[in-house]
Amino acid sequence: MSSPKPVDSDQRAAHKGQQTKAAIVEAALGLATQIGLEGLSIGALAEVARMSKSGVFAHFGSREELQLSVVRAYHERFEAEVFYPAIDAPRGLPRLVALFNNWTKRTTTEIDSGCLYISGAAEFDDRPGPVRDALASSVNTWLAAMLRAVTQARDEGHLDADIDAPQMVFEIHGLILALHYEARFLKTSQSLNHTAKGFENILKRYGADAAFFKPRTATLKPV
Amino acid sequence: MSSPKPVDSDQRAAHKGQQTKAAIVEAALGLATQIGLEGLSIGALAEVARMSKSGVFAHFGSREELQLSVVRAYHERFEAEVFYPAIDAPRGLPRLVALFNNWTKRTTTEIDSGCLYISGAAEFDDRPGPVRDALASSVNTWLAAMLRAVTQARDEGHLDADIDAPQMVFEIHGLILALHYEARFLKTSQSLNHTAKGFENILKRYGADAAFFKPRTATLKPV
DNA sequence: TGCAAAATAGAACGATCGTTCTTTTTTCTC
DNA sequence: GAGAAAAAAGAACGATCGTTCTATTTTGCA
Repeated sequence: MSSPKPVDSDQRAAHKGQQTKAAIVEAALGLATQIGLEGLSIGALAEVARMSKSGVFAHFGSREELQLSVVRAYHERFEAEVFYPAIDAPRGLPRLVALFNNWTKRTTTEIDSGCLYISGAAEFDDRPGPVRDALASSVNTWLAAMLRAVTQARDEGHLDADIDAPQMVFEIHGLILALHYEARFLKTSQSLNHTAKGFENILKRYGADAAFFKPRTATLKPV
Repeated sequence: MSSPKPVDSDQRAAHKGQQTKAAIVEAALGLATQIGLEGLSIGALAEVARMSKSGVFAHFGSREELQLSVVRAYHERFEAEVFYPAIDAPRGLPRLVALFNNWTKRTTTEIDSGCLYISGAAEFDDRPGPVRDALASSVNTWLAAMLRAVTQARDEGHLDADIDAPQMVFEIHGLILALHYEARFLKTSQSLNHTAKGFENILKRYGADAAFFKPRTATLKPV
C-alpha cells in the first residue's frame, strides 16, 4: 500500500498540540464511522472530546480538513488491520485468502461501527472535492492490492492461467458490500456464512484447489 | 410485491392539494436520490418546487413524514420499473433473468441519479425509526421477490435441485452493490461488463443452461 | 356569484451549523 | 522561575435548519 512500515507518529517529540489532535481525530473517527463524514459536526465532536468548539477547530482550520484527517486515519487503520498482517502469508493463494479473511473480519466488526469507505462512498457520490478524492484514492489503493494478490496467485499457478483478474476482484468486492449491507442494514443473520460460501464459490470457479483454504465460518458454525 | 396492480393515484378526483403534493414528492425524490434522505432540506425543496417553506411543510407536517413519502414514492417507482415488467416473462429462469436485467438497467441509470436503497442504507444504518423501517421493508420485499424467482427457477428444473437459494440471491445482490459502488463512486469503466459476467458465472455455477440467457452487455459491446 | 374551506405565503422562533476574533490558560525553553 | 509561544476557551457572526403561528390567496361547492 502507501508506506512500507507504519510509523507511530504519535509518540515521538509529542508536543501537547499533536497528541490532543491525535485524540480528537480518534474521537472523530468513531463519530464519522457511526453517523458519516457529513454528519460529523465540530460541536458534537467537541463535546465528545470534552473541549471547546474553537479549541477543536483550531487544529484543523476547516471542517473539510477535519474530514480529510479522518479519512487518512481510517486509511492507516485499514492498512494496519487488513493489509499488513496478510503479507506475512506466502505470495499467491494463501496471501489472497489472508487478505480476504482480514477484510471479512474487519467488515464483520464494522457491522456495529460502520465502514467509512462504504458510507463515505454514498455521501460523496456526486460531491467532488478533496474528501471524495481522498476516499476514492484509498479504496483504489486497496482494490489494487487485491488485484495484485489475484494476479500473483494466478502467476504462481494457484489459479487458472486465463482468468480475468479484475473480474474476480469485482466479484469479491461485491461479497463484502453485500455482507455490510445485509448484516448492518437489514440485519440478516446468515450474511457472514453467505460471504464465506460466496468466496469459496469464486475460488472454485477461478480454479483454486478446494483444499487450499479454510472458510472463516469454521469458527462460527457449530462443530 | 405489495399491490397486484399499481393504481395511478394522482389523477382521479385530484384536488389541488394532492397534485401539488405529488409534484413536491417528485421534486423531493430527485433531490433525495442525489444528496440523500438526510441531506434533503425543506428549504432547498421549497426552492426547487418554487413554493414557500411553510407551503411545502404543510403537506407533510414533519420532515420525517416527507422522507417517508419519498421512500414510498421510490418504492412504487422501483416496483413499476423493475418488478412488474419482469412478470411478463415465463416463470423460472427467464423471469429471473428479466428481473436481474431490469435491476441492472435501473442501477445503470442510477449511476447518475443515485439509488435510494443504497444511500438510504448507509444513512440509516444505525438510526432507528420509521424511515429506516420503511427503507428496510421495501428492500426486503424486493429481495424476497428475487428469492421467489430463484426457487421457482429451481422448481421448474432450470437450476440444480439442491441449490442454496438465499445464497444465490446474496451473491446477485453483491453484484448490484459492486456495480453501483464502482461505477458511481469510483467511476470504474468496466463495471457493467463485470456485473453481466458475474451474473453469467453465478448462473452457470447454479446449474443454468448457458444458452438460456443473453447478457445485457450485448448491446454495449461493439459487435 | 358568494362563502366556507383548503392551500399557500410570510414572518418569526430557538437551535445548530462552520467560522472568526479576542482573551485566557497552558506549555515549552532559556 | 520568567517570558515567549502555543494551545485552548469564550463570545459572537451570519446562515440555515425544522417548526409554529398568523395572514393572505386560491379553490371548490352551494
